Amino acid sequence: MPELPEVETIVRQLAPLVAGRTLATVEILDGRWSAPLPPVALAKALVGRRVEQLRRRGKYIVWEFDDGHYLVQHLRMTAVLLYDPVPDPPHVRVRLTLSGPSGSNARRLPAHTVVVCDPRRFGTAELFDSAAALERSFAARLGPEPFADAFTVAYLKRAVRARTRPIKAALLDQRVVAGVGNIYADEALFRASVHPARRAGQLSARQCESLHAGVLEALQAGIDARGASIDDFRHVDGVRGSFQDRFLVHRRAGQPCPRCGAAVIKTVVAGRGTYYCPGCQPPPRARRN
DNA sequence: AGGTCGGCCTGGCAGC
DNA sequence: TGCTGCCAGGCCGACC
Repeated sequence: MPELPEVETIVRQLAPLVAGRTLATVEILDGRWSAPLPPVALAKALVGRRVEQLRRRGKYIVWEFDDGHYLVQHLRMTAVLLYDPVPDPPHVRVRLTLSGPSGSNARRLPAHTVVVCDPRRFGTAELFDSAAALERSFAARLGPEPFADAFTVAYLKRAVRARTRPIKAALLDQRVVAGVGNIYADEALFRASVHPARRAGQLSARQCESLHAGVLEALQAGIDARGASIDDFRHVDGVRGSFQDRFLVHRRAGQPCPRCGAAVIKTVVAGRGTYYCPGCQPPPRARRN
């Protein structure tokens, strides 16, 4: 499940490998990837374009091209981006070949390949023809970047104010803060000692501060560990991330809480598998059952 | 309008 | 052993 740290890891690795290179061929083998745009239309728009830069916004990968077009890619659940994979991996949905920097000796430089592998075919891509169109789209669906100045404690308090849904549902809402998914929501709530099912609007000022810090700490720990590879996620060279070995509560049902030793509980909140420590994250109301 | 839920999709695994 | 069926979940659209 690529979330902000996983996408950040991919972009940091891939950006220097593709920046300045030109898309020589674009093969879109799965029509769902570019839908509703037909694969041939997207391929035609991309071939011959030089990659200006690769960057991340939330969980999206943004390919910026020399003609002012932008390809916005989302890995969803299971997609990975591999650079020059050997041998050819399974579930290839898209294959891009990149030639050297445009110039007199471009042909002498070896071509490289970037492939999108996606067993479940949830991954998507969308083409934008201007920076303004791209920003409009992001503004409609994404809140602030967690590490940007706009994501403050005051902002978080305002974003959850008077909301009745569980705080975990709010963290998973990309319009509240961009890039947090199921893993990092659990880890952030544990760090903040906040129960995932607590109503968002019922958090105290102190808890909002802790949660703000918890989100940043969990995401930074994930980036430092180069992402979590529970099953599908891989680096662009096929190597696994290591954050799955450092989870504090996520996917640790029955194992001891690293802080108090109580057994971690698995439950469902906002329709998602959710892990928390009953000792450190007391439920909203004292319940006896 | 805020909140919840089902659909998308398939590999992997529990259970019979 | 082999088969069935269910779960995982980011995001979006349908619905209440």
